[in-house]
Amino acid sequence: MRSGENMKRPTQVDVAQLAGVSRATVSYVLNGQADGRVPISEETRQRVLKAVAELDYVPDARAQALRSGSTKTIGLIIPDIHNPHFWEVADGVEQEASAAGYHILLSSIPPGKKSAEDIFKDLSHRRIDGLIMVPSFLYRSEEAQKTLAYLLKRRVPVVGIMAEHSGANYHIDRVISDYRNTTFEVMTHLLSLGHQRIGFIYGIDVPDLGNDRLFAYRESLQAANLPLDPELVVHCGSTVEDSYQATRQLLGLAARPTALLVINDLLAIGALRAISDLNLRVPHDVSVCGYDNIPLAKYLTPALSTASKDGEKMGREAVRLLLARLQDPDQPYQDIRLPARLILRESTGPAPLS
Amino acid sequence: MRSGENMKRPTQVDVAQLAGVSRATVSYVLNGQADGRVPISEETRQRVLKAVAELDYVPDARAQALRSGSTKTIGLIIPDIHNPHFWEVADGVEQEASAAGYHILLSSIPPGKKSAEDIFKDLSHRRIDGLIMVPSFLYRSEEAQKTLAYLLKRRVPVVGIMAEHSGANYHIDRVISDYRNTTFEVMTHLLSLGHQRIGFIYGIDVPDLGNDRLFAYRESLQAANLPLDPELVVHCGSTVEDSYQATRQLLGLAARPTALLVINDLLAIGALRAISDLNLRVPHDVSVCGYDNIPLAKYLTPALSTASKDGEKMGREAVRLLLARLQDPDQPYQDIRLPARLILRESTGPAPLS
DNA sequence: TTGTATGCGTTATCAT
DNA sequence: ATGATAACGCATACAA
Repeated sequence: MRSGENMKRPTQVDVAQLAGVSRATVSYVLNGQADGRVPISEETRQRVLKAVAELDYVPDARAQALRSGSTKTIGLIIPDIHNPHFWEVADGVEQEASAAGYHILLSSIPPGKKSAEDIFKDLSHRRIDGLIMVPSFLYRSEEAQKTLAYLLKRRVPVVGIMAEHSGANYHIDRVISDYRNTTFEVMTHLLSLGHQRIGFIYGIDVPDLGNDRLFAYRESLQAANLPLDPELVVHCGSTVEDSYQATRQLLGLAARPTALLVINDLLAIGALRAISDLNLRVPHDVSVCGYDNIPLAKYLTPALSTASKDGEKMGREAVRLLLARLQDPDQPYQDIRLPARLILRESTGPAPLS
Repeated sequence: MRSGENMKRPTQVDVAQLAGVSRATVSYVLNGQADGRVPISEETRQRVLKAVAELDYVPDARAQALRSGSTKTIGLIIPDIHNPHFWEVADGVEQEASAAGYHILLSSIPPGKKSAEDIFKDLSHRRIDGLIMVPSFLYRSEEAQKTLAYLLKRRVPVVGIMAEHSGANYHIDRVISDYRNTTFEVMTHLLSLGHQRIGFIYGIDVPDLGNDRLFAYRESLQAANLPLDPELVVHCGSTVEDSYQATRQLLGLAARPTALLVINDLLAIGALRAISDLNLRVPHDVSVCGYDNIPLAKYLTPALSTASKDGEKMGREAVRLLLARLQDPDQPYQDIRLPARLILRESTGPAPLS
């Protein structure tokens, strides 16, 4: 341990030699396998531990994984690293996984960058033990579907975190949560306040991903016998600037909406700014409601009404499902449903019309 | 390739057999090593490739890494995953690294959670080829310093992304950038506008990490012959709520400040809200300036003045330094300095006093 | 141009 | 209670 210019990393052999035992003994001591069947004298045990400390020996995960067959690693794929909602999911996944001794390999699918296929290939290359994904990107990409099928064929356990009615029904475990109900709630609230023209800023890269919200929005209007004016739904990209521009466009309509649903809180911030730049006030002239309840939402001025999923819990549940399947690959596939809830704040305060 | 109930993953051997060649040939074809010294007939080459596709063969990264000695993986440690500024750094690192065929292992040091030592141990365990870190957490933790020393002893290349005067001077390559100059600039601006009492919300978990800003703030006041009122510097935690409370406290002073520097944009949002809740207006009653230029800053109402580092570029430069050292471990250590710039927006608009 | 042999650091199955 | 020894899947020097 003194000095160490260009010291080669110590291996089990070095430890064994220093401790005066065999490699197997070192392995037994380190893996606590001893208690089960192969007993090790306490004195030997201490000698080994001392040698480990002496050499700063750290086992090589590559060799362990190669030999044991398990990398103790879980892949996690999220659609957009810039959306705080997905950090929460990632946080939950990380906590639960590391509690069980697993590591996380996080990938996001940025709009233009790495393709989903590349990511799958890479995860396959690294021999992850299992995969958790928010599979929004699967809707469009045949390549991705193929590569996913490949993982499934190799019996890599996969857990999806997704909305209820998200089309494709793979044989995977799922954590299900969407904003359908909260959308009905907020629409009911707005309609009861007297809003007649309610806009929708639909800024999302994978079109179908917001259908839970969009469909509920439409159904609410129909149920209230209000017209479905296509002008009121503006599709745009997923950046704040996109929603800023979309909102300016929407509020430029001859008959401008008096309330706005925005696909997520991040984009709602752009909407708020656009409204302000048009010299309109929230909620006096236009009410606004977002989705996700990002931590910032309550600190905005005005505070943003929104809907909230418990992202962390979604992540934790996903890991739980994965670990269960890792233990018993043949158990029946499970769905876990998690509710979302509406949080009304200043931005949908007392309505402009009533 | 048809079906595949519980199919064992194909190995090089399977590919070799299907293609009717030896394992070495498969390896040569896949690694393109052929061109250099060992030529392979085009026909053989095609047979191998066909077999690979047929079997959906994906090489095992664990075995490759074990054999080759390189994991093609770079560790990246950032202090706080919730601060958008560090995503930008991570983005830059990711881009440049993946262009060079390297993967990223991202860890953040969350306040209470994983210790720095655990993270170092883990990275050591996984045998990363190199490490890039924003080493704020090193200031306090002796454990972390020890483990870092361990990596250095093992000759794992380390690149630090840090402020100029950040104490410890390891033998590592560094990307250096701080907010010292921009702080002088904004202070000059505010003082010239007539501000006399300028507050500082210092919300940061590792106290020294904001010294670039705090010291420049103090020096500016001294240079202007203004008193250094300790009441005007409020230390608090690193959450938005913390800065919200800290700002309320600061503005509750008998002689309240007319301008506020906030340690980063995230916390500036809490400050803006606190000001608004006290029925004061920005910038009419209180001017506010943050740091980092998060993408949201310009969409806030009022738009937030801030300072900006090019986080992405910092990340890219860090990777460049790392790759250079990977190629030649003995070259002299380098520092790369990157400037920050001040961005004035509405929140420091025309001053209240002049 | 291709095949053979060896070792990377582990874990696990045997005999001692 | 411990010490050899055989895989794990791959890369590569060397022989054919």
